[in-house]
Amino acid sequence: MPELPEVETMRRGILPIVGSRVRDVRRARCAKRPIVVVPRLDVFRRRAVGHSIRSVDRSGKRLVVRLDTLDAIVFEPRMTGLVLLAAPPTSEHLRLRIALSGGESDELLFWDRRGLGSVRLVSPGEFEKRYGAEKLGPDALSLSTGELRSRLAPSRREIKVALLDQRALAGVGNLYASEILHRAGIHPALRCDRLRIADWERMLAAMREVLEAAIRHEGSTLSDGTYRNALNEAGGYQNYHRVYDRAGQLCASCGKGS
DNA sequence: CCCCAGTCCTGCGGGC
DNA sequence: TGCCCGCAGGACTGGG
Repeated sequence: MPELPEVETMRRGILPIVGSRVRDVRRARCAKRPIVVVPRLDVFRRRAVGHSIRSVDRSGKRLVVRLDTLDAIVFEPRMTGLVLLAAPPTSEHLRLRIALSGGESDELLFWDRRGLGSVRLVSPGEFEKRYGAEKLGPDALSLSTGELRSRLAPSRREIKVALLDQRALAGVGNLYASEILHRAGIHPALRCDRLRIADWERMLAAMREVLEAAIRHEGSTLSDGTYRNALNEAGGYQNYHRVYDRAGQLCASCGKGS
């Protein structure tokens, strides 16, 4: 479930690790089934240990920790993954520990209840191949109306489905697609090629507003409570949802029940 | 190009 | 009370 605002919140939360050095990388003993870690841990360790962290970036829904070697550690949270500097929600689903030295935090953790996420150490060439412009569209926060329209408008797909296509634009998932379309007043089942220019303009404005507000409130922690920031604190944007995870509640627009 | 079904996985809640 | 099953939906794969 972590989408752009949640991953951006994680990114900001772990910024203090910039300048630290990777001391060790190991799987957590508690995890029942291992998550995907590529390359094999001994190779991963050999390439990362002793190197310092140059930057922490976000690429769509992935968190990218770049090393001074230009290799990058890419965290992919998928549905339930968290990148943490503090103690995780449970020790049971802790998956990977990256020990650090030379900064305020001595450990970066990857926790994932469902275990669908992954952690990869990639060279610049591999990064381009896996996460480059061929695989990932422009970031949803830096997209222009013209770009959005030229990428989606020719399609016959439903607009909601198209917004989830990471090759068209990066960072939007099911939750924020629903909120964005509701705010823009566009029916999710409307075909892309039926939208008018004014619709694309309203949609882009709604996208910015929703994503920026969600970042301000540090993401959405749904009723299942899974999502937390880097310090294991819940987000607040769920209180501002107008449609997602609100079944059975009063309408946020008109105050009526369903 | 686009679409769909299946895959991974855990926890939760509905139904009986 | 307990068990089964469907669902959650992100990324990916294979087939139409």
